[in-house]
Order: sequence, then structure tokens, then C-alpha cells
Amino acid sequence: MTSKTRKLTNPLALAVLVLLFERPMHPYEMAATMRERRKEASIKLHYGSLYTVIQLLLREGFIKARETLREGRRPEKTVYGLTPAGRAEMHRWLAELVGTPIKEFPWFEAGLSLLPALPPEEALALLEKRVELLKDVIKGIEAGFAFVREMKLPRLFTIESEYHLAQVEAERAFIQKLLPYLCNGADDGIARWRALHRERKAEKPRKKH
Amino acid sequence: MTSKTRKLTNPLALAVLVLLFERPMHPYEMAATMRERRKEASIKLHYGSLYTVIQLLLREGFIKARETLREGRRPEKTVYGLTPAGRAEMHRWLAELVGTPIKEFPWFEAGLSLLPALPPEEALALLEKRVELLKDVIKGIEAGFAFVREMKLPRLFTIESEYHLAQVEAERAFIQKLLPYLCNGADDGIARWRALHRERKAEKPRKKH
DNA sequence: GGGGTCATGTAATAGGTTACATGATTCT
DNA sequence: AGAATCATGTAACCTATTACATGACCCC
Repeated sequence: MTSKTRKLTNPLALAVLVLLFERPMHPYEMAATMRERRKEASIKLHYGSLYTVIQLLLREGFIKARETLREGRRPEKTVYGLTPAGRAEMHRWLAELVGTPIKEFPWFEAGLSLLPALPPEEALALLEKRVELLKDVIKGIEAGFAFVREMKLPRLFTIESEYHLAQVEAERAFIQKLLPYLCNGADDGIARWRALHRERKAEKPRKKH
Repeated sequence: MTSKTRKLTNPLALAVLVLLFERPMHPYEMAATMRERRKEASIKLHYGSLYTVIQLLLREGFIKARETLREGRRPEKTVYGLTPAGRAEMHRWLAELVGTPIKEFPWFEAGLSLLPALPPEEALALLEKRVELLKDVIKGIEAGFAFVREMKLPRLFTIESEYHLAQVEAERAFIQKLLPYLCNGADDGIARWRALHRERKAEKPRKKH
């Protein structure tokens, strides 16, 4: 099954499959484990939809109930486990994620591609602001590393943060390299951009009053 | 309105607002223009949902019908234009996109964070495969630049591709730096990873037959 | 007694995708 | 004649999000 034909696209579903590959668990335990491992930092998941996702995984035959526990008068805990199909799907999905680059659509890329709709001076100011904020993000990630190193957690469990850092770092460097062009660029694009927004500014005030 | 309270999150809606900021258009013309400018390369959009999105923009009061044209017996063309609210929303949204970094959730980052669920040798092979594919992606983007340069299009209209290239390049570099660690890493994480999958492999064959 | 955690779920909503349907016009 | 383009829309589906609801148990 390729990504095109995959029904479940919610990353929470993959996270659940991986957890159950480790060992059978009941839903609350899954959420607790993921929270403990801070999976929400690297995987887009909403714990609120856990029970929905489990329904879907059941429907697809990827997991099945193993046993139902009851302690005292508390609600029943249903422990789920992977089916062979689930194990296969987990493997296929994860291997695809790791081995095959897919085009992602970061919002910033969309923003850049629509940048000419902002006045040039404003665009410049916003990008400078972004650079500052990115520096804070970078500090935050590095602080996270420092913390993890103190806890003596092996590097293997933080490679996703290393990746995140590399991406953010690259973005920062990219913007800083881009700024001079937007600022002093003498090509036709920049000229037309400036002209367009000068026109607009001349038009608008008429409407007021 | 911040991203938290925004109702329309479909980037196609933003693209439409920006187009109408340029000039009033009818839907088909919007799609044609976006296609011509290859917006689908940098913005996640499905032209099929254009008419749905336009309904939503109308409902929100961001656009309104300007005039309805009919040529011969063809279907009516409704030309839409921005309302003041639409212009404001466009500006707010775009400025936010450009000026404020938000956490994105690339699938590869999720994959890395779940990597221990794959056998180490396989993970390694997949990452090596990914590097090769990334090199192709990079070549593709660079070929795009060459083409654009021949067309004498100003750089301003390709900065989103430059950004994309920077990100992909950073990812390639990151993986190549990571590989030696996964391969020869002598820390506890790698050791436990190898041990876990050795165990699994020893278990599984029993099930067959 | 109250707050926090354990633990499960339901229901409403809707934004978005996909596929389908229609028909005129223009080009080859 | 037939294919491609112009041009608009509908309708089903449905994943996923959000909010709400429930109640036991435990510790201070």
C-alpha cells in the first residue's frame, strides 16, 4: 500500500502502531507513553483523537483487542495488540517515511511564493523579525539538548530534534542571505514590486473620508 | 485574527485572496493563473476544491461577486473581488506566515522520531536511499533555476524554490552527518536498538510453519 | 473536601478531497 | 469528427478536531 492508497493518514495512527509494536497497551497508556516521550514535539498529534484513531485502526484490522481488564469499579481497560497486518502496515509506512522524500508544503514556502503581495519594506521588516524569532527557536532546541545530555539519554532518541535544528538553522541562513537582495536588489522583479506598491499607496488614501 | 481563530486554513484560500488583491477574476481564471505560475509547487492546493473555497470566502465576507459575464451560451462567469475585510485578512494572514515561524511537522521528522521501530540495518539502508533520492530532487530544483534563468524571470519570483532547495540541501547534509553515528555509534541507545531487533528476529521465525 | 490523575468515550461539526456531471467552444 | 480547453458546479464522503460527559480513585 503506497501513500496514495493509504486510508489512515493521521500520524497518530502510525505512532500507535509503533507503540503496539513495542508491546500491547491500553489507550490511556499509549497517550501517557507518548506524552512522556514528548512525541507531540515531532509528530503532529492530538491526543483528543486517540479513541477515534483506535476505532479506525480496528476497522482496518491493524490492531485487535487482546484482553479487557477491570480494577475495582473503574472503567474497563481494553488492551490492544498489533495484528500481522498491522505490523506489516507499520513497517511499510515507516519505511516509506524514512526512505522516500515527499514534497512537504511548509507555510513559510507558501508565504515566500506570495511575498510580492506585501509592500517591500514590510516584507523586509517581517523577515528580519522572523530571523530574530528563529534565533530564539534555535536557542530553545539547544537548551533541550543540554537538558537531555544531563539526563544521559542516548543521542538516538533525539535525532528528530537534531533534524529540526538543522532545518531551522538552514532557514535562518537562507533568510539572512536573501535580505540584501530584497533590500538592494536592482533587478526588474524588485523594481516592479516597488512600483506596484507605490501605486497602491497612492490610490488608497482617496477612499478614506 | 490569529492562526488559532482562523476558520479557513486552506492555503488555496490565501492564494485566492492574493490573486484578487492583484485584480478581480473569475474562478477559472484564478486556477489558470495559479497553474501558469506553478503555485502548486510551493503551496498545497487542490484546484478541485476551488469552488468550495470560494463559497467559504464568500460566506466569510472576504470576497464578493463584482459582475456576472455571459458570452454566447457558455456558463456564466462570476468575477469576484476582494472586500475590505478580505484585503485585511489577506494582509494579516500573509504577514503572519512570513514574520512568525510556526512549528511544522514534516513527515520525515516523525519518521526519525519513530526510527527505533525499524531494524538498524534497514534504517541505515533507507537513509542511504533517501540521500540518493534527495540528490535527484536537488538536481531537479537546480534544473528549474536554469530554465527560469533562460526565461529571464527575475529572482524575486523564485525565492520559494531557493528556500526549498536550502531545506532539502540541509536535510541531505544532516543525514550524511548522521549516518556514521547510526552505523558505528557505540552509545547505549544504539546498543539497545540492535539488541531489541536481534531479539525480535530470534522470536519471529518460530511462528512460521 | 477538592484537585489532580486515571480512564473511557460520544457527538457535533466541518473543512477539505475526490469524483462525477454538464455543456459550449475551439483547434486539429 | 474528436480531442482539448473553457467553465462551472454538486454531492458524497469522511477524516479529524473539538468539546463535552462521566466517574473512580488518591493524595493533601
